[in-house]
Amino acid sequence: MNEHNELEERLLLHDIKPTATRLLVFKALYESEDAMSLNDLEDALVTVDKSTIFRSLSLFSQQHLVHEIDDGSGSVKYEPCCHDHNHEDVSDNDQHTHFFCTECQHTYCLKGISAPVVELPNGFEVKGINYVLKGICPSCKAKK
Amino acid sequence: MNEHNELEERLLLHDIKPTATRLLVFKALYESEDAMSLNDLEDALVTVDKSTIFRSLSLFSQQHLVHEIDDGSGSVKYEPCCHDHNHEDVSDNDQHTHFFCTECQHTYCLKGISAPVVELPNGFEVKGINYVLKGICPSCKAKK
DNA sequence: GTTTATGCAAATTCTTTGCAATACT
DNA sequence: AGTATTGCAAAGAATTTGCATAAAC
Repeated sequence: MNEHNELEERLLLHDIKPTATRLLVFKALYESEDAMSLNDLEDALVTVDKSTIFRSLSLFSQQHLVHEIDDGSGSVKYEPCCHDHNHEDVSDNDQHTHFFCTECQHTYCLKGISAPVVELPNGFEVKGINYVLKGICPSCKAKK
Repeated sequence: MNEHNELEERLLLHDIKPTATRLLVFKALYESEDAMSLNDLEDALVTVDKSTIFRSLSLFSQQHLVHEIDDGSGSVKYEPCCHDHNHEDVSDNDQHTHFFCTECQHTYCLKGISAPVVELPNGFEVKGINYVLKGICPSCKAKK
């Protein structure tokens, strides 16, 4: 299966009609090493309008094809979910640790390190985790 | 020591001149059960201008008197730090778990549950944690 | 032909800054 | 007098929506 079909398949699995534009948006996210903001995507996809990207991302997020990360940078970032099912169980180890460098404003996806889940009091139903460590990244530390 | 003096003392410990306005802002945060956004504080303190609240919060944050929480609600929330020293070491157990209810948009501070810290690769220097679990709170769950 | 998706423009919301006036030392 | 703080206004940035056109089914 070529890449295009693979991406299309992912969208279909999440009940999203794979339009050309949506595939472009998802492809950009999928091929990016890091999570991307709406602005990042707008810069990467000059042919697609920002509102369309926004609506695609909202749909993806709602269908659990991507998840949102609040890294404290002031803009939400998006990243493909790792699994191929569209329920919202947090136990699927989908969410990993992120590191936001306060110097260079770069958000690192530490895909090997899954986000920890703490025990909550009864009655809280957890559906997602936002786990972001902030500080200085190795690269910025070396410059000082 | 009465409460006013106690609050004043906290500001002084963090090298912040305790003006009347700053004490009002910190008092509101201090007495609130939950973290508050700039808008929450503006509503609570009708006599104080939003920009002044903002500048107070920025100063508090910089001096580690309060910390910021990105709960994914779209606006940053603020909460007093638990300790009385102004360095930025994450190991002081200052940061606790937060829970954001996607139904009622309320952010719960789970003060008894400290935010977990994962091991990072060498070179990453962690100075803060943002750990927010998202889902449905007990109250909203009961309503369904 | 009806529904769905997209682009353009503009509205909203949240955050931040410039500057003049006020208060403090 | 000189510095620091505050309020008012407005700018900037990120997100979201209304509506007309275009595409898909």
